Amino acid sequence: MTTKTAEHSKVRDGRSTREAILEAASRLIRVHGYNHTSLDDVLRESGVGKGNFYYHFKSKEDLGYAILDQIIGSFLERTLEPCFADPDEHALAQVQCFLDRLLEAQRASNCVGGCPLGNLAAELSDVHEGFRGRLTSVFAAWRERLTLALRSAQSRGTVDRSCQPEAVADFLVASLEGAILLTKLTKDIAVMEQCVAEMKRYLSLFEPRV
Amino acid sequence: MTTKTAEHSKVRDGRSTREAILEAASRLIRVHGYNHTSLDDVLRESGVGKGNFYYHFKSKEDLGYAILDQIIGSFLERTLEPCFADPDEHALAQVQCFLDRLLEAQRASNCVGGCPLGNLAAELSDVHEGFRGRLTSVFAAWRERLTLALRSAQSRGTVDRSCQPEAVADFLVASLEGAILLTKLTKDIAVMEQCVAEMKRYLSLFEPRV
DNA sequence: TTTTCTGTACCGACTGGTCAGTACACGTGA
DNA sequence: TCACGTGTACTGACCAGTCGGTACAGAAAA
Repeated sequence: MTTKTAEHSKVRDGRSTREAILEAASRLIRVHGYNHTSLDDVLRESGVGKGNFYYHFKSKEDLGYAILDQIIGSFLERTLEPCFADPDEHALAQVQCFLDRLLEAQRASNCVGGCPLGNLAAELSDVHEGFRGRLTSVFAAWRERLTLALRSAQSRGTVDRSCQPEAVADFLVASLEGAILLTKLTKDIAVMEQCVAEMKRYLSLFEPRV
Repeated sequence: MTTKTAEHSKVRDGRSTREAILEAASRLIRVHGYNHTSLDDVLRESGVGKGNFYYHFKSKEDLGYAILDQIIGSFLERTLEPCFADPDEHALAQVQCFLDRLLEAQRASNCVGGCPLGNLAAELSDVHEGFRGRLTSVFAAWRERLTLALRSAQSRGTVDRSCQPEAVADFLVASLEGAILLTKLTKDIAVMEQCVAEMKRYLSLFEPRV
């Protein structure tokens, strides 16, 4: 009874097989981790057969890289960059907008799943050089984006000279990752809220001195 | 007739079988995670047979709890408490001493392994309620210790009124966990150093106003 | 037009290996 | 004798990955 209305397969619920696999896998991996998510689970969730999976992906590792690339792309383009789009906005306001965005994301996820990038970093940094390399690059890009905003604000006098952009950026990234982790652990969004509030207080150190 | 504890068990390189298992397992789990560390690996590393393992532990989960208890005890008694032992020392100095201690631990571990508690929190928070409960307790105790120091300093006037001890404690714990994670990812101790330096700068916000 | 060929998309049984956990025998000391 | 420690062989579930084969579309050949 298979209707042939839709063009031959390649389409499954309106998206490609590859997309169905990626969607199911990234959802499962976010909760169970990379190693503890079995291919069979991904296949069951996505409704894709095993042969078909290996038609689209070389290996489980290949799938892992594809997911990582997808997460990275989405984070950089849809979460990080939009906050820094307007070059005339105050740098500290841009950073605060970004903090609020991540807080909102935690609220939306009901404190489940944590940060996909942080999770993979914790799980694989010491055991998979390939993943570690890619993860290092995203965090470097993230840090770079913050550093850039702070440095240019500094040259315009809207951020104090006492601010060392690289150190502040590192610290903000670390604090955010830690806050998301503690929020996932305690299942209490108040932890994230308090941490974001303290980050804003910390940032107030760098308002230009009068 | 007196006690039936591990004192009876044979001694293996100067320690009990149970201790040998715990030592090997916590070392492996720190790097490979709980789920991805196989019992056979632990047995091979500790030189203990399988029957013997199941004589001393009910299950792999039981071993996990034992390791967790050991990590927790060691952290609270040997890392956290010593920094806050002297009730007359300045609270901010106590916290700084603690930060330096964690920085030194990262240096000593060559940026490998990260924080055992943070790793387990990242891996298991969403999939194992038992582990999550115990991990939540340690982090609560850690936070509590910082809160206490700050609050009593506040009442003595050595920490500013603007400091909200719970929020500051949460933020410090989160920042430390994040800093350790990023250090493990980048394999660069400078990340940890910068983060600790920024934490100290943040703490300077709470020196009493003159 | 009809048939045949070819490449893409797909299926699920199977393989070799690993996992946590069990069964049981052996030795030793009280 | 008998309970405590211990070693080893085993069990069944599960894992990533392979394999033989099917379905079907469009192009080429008839």
